[in-house]
Amino acid sequence: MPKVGMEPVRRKALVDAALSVIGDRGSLTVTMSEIARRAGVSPALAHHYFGSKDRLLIETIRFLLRQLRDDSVKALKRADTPRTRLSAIIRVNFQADQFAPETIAAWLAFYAEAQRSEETRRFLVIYARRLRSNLLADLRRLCPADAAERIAEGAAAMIDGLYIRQSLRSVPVSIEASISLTEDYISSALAPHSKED
Amino acid sequence: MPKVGMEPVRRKALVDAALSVIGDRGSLTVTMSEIARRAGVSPALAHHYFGSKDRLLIETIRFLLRQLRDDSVKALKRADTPRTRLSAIIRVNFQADQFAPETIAAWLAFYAEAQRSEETRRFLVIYARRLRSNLLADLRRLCPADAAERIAEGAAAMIDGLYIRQSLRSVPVSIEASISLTEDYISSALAPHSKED
DNA sequence: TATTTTTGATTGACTGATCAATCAATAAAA
DNA sequence: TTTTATTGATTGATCAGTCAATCAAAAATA
Repeated sequence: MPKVGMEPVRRKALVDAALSVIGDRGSLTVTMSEIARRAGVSPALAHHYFGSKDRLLIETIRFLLRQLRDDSVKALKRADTPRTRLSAIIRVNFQADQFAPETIAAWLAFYAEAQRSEETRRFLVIYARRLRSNLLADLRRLCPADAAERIAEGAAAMIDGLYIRQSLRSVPVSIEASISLTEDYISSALAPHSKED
Repeated sequence: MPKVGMEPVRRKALVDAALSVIGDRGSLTVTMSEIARRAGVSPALAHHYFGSKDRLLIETIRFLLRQLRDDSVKALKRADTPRTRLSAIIRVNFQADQFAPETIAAWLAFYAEAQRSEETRRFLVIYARRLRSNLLADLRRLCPADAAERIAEGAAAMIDGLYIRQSLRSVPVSIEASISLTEDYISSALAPHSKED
């Protein structure tokens, strides 16, 4: 079994497993054993590659963030006008895999963790800033700067809020409903600034 | 020291201590010892009165919820028109003690816990429904039913989102800014339905 | 009133379980 | 033979939860 070049394979498997266990459990209080078991290796190997549980968790959130960023970049490439770009940003945040219960549970767990871990908080702040600045860039072309800032704050908050509310599973707002609520918010906030009518 | 009638005093002290420790730590992974220490009693006594850590935690979230409900009732008593009642609901959710970092951290921790604990989730669902139905009751008097539902969803999500974002402490949106973002959302969503201009 | 009994409050010491982390050992490539 | 991958066994720490014992107020009794 021992073949050379296993490191990247194991790292990936362990991060995937961590995400999956965290998603199932809805909490970061998961054991290394459980993660390792799901990745099909021994707990000792997980320590060997990541050094500590904390490091593995940090790598996991990093992965989550990178994925969202890549999706955003991809979606923005396909949109050209400011307004369609705004729609693209919204859609990415609510796309199916982001909206899966396990993914939401994982994000939520990391938000909670951010209260304790400076590093985790830094990552979430990066996410928040990125969302904000993505929105802002296009809003600025559609309305005055101060209005753009406000609308960006509001839209970002609404996106996060819809996301969180989804985690309760009752009072379920569908993906489409979430998208359309956010779209409508932006449209009506933009309305007073639109050139015609 | 042993005097009769200590039970309610101790229960209150322990719930307060739990809230405070959870707020500081920003997590539910706090020890009974720590809670008991802050309440000035032994860990054994905490178990004596609450039976288990889970029960103490459940009572703690209950307390948080009851407080928010009482504040809401009080605020709504002082408002009479639908529009001022909406403003009152918004203000309650962003009032200073609700917006304190420890309180936000505690709410967040309970949201995460709700992924695992059915009972915790039930309480949070109650909160979500209450916010929604409070908003809905007054919105219905200002616009058609279907619009009211949408606006209530949107406003509730925005409130929750602003709340969550506050927990990151960077990208800080002040209390006043949060209130005014929510107010503006409702106003502009209501605009097309207003009787005159 | 004085004395005894009961009961609630409280704790220190302990147990059992869980878990992160370590390490020495093994096995298979290179 | 050296290096890389891998694990079983173990350790040490942390905690929730238990329990028997203590102490003092309250209630009952004399």
